[in-house]
Amino acid sequence: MAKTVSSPPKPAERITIREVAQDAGVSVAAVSKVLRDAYGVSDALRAKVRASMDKLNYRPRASARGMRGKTYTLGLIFPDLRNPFFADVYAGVNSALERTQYQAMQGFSTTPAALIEAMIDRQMDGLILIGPNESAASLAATGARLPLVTIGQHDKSGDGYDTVNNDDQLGARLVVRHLVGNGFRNIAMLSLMQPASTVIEQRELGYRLEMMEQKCGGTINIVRAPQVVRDVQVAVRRLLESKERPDAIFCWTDLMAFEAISVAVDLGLSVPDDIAIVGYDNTMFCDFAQNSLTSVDQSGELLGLQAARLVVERIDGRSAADHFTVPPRIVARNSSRPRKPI
Amino acid sequence: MAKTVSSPPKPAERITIREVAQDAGVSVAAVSKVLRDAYGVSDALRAKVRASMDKLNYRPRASARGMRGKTYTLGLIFPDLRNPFFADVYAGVNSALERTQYQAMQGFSTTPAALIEAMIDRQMDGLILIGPNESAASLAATGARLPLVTIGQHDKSGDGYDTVNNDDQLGARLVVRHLVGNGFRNIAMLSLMQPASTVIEQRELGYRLEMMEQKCGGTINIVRAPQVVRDVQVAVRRLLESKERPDAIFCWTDLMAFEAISVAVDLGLSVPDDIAIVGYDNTMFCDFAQNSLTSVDQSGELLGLQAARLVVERIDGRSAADHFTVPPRIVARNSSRPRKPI
DNA sequence: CTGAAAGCGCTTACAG
DNA sequence: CTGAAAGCGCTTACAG
Repeated sequence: MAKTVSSPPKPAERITIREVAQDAGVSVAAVSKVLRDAYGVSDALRAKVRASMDKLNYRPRASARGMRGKTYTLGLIFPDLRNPFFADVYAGVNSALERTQYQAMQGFSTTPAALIEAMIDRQMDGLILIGPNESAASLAATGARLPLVTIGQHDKSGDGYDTVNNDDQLGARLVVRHLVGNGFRNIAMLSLMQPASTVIEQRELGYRLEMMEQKCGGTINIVRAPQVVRDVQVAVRRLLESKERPDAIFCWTDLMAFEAISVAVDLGLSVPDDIAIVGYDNTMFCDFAQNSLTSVDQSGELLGLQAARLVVERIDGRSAADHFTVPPRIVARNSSRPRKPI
Repeated sequence: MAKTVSSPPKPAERITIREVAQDAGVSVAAVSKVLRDAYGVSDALRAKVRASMDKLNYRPRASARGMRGKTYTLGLIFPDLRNPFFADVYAGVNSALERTQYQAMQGFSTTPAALIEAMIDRQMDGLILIGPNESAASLAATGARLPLVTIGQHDKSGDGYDTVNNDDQLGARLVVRHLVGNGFRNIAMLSLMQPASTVIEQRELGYRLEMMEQKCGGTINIVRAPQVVRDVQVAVRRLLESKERPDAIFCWTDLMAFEAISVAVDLGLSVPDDIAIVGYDNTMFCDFAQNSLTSVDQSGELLGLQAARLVVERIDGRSAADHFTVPPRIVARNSSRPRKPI
């Protein structure tokens, strides 16, 4: 390898608004206005400035803009990077932002509170939190500091931030209805062990209510496991080896459902003839024949799209809270098909 | 919903360096130096300033810092969000940055070139590109503008940026050796259809060379498919339905391998008794019993960790290129175990 | 070791 | 509709 010691990259001598102004023969204020599509510039001036910007290949610096105005950057915070569902959400956010000056940047951290601070330090114009663990009060406090939209958080008590949700209660009901319709009655729910999540509340509530309505109240059984491979396996194994083994397990996410299938296969059980499995998120892995997993589609892309729309509205001045709900949809596959009659 | 029209979030009246200076009874320059751990401040002054910063809960604003110095923000660009392998890389980057002031922000776009510009507009201190499609010349041009490290890009001809790589040629060789050792000889490779990737070159080369060395040169067969579910399925189906069906398929990624297993299952074939399958990345899904996929571990976390280390070194002034290579490791599972003797 | 002053590249009232 | 000037919160020479 040649060891040419070149000087480290320079701060890139970029074109500034001043040079554009000079080239166009106008003031810097005029250029700034064109840049922000602000009110009060003539078409002629705008055209002149645009021409100079193109000619000089001008690009505004976000830090400088951030000093007085906006950075045109939105922060995205996911709880888990391994779940492909979040890629759908991100895609939706991006498609909403496509024709705007905004850019979404995603951060990940094991300490979300610190990450929110880091985002604020970097003057994100707005924040989209997916599946936040924070309390409504804590979210309201964040919402008072910058435009905030949550995805997967059902507490709409405050006016300080917007929410976008899948109707989780209905989602759980659809699963129970589907399973009962296919002949399963002893349906266990493998839920998530996590403090204070309104999504968990809603989904468990939907499960309970629908089990009652379907006259399956006697076999209501909720088991909670943390999002950790080992713990999920232990929980599933316990369910599958119990005296009164359930007919079916409704799992928190597709990821957990794949683990459940794995444990069942390891135990020599057949899905769905010995045990039916249903997931949540309808990720692309559900389609693979070795999984063929029935799942609830919560339209991740639509959730992301709406969240981005709402956060931009907030940035533009809306102060009353807005809430958007997406209806869930069950996608039936082999993992829960009716059992072969004996 | 109550429609209390509160004013939109204010720009958050934050504590500035000036107020810290006043509280500590020193100049703003002194505070700035403490902030950057810069040379030339007495312990006494540093302690005073630290105390005031803590007391006032001071946090520096990245935009203001960026105006003159660094933003303490690193850009991460992934080619694909659905592949859980990238979560490992991200985890490695984060763990390298844990005790520093740097924060990694991940962007995703279908137009990587535009995303790089957006990152530069936002004055990222450095960039980590994972699996870039850009040419070495184009990367060198970017490396001249800001500190740059690539992951998964074997062209080390330039001095303008650092590279971190898994030894992909060796990885492919390990797969062929493993399969031949388990009795498979007609081994096809399902590679990626994409213009100009040195990773593809290296992996295909390793496959070819090792097939020759193992006296399997006669059955060398490389099929390329784009990273699209439908195309992968068609390619696999064609392989599995061909007159001279291979014994084994070495797939580009675990994702493609899972699709291959899916097609095999759909065709009523047994893995590995009819067809062995091997993947690449050793993602967590490989462990599930329904996949039980043999795969090459390329230590995503280590790749991310090293990349972060190198980019920070570049930011700190290193100008000679550095290159880091991680040895691959094959993890054998059911999908390629020796066939039952007939 | 410490500090006063200039300036980074924008946006924002404000005056014309 | 247009522009001159102030200022956002830091860092960077430079002087003491």
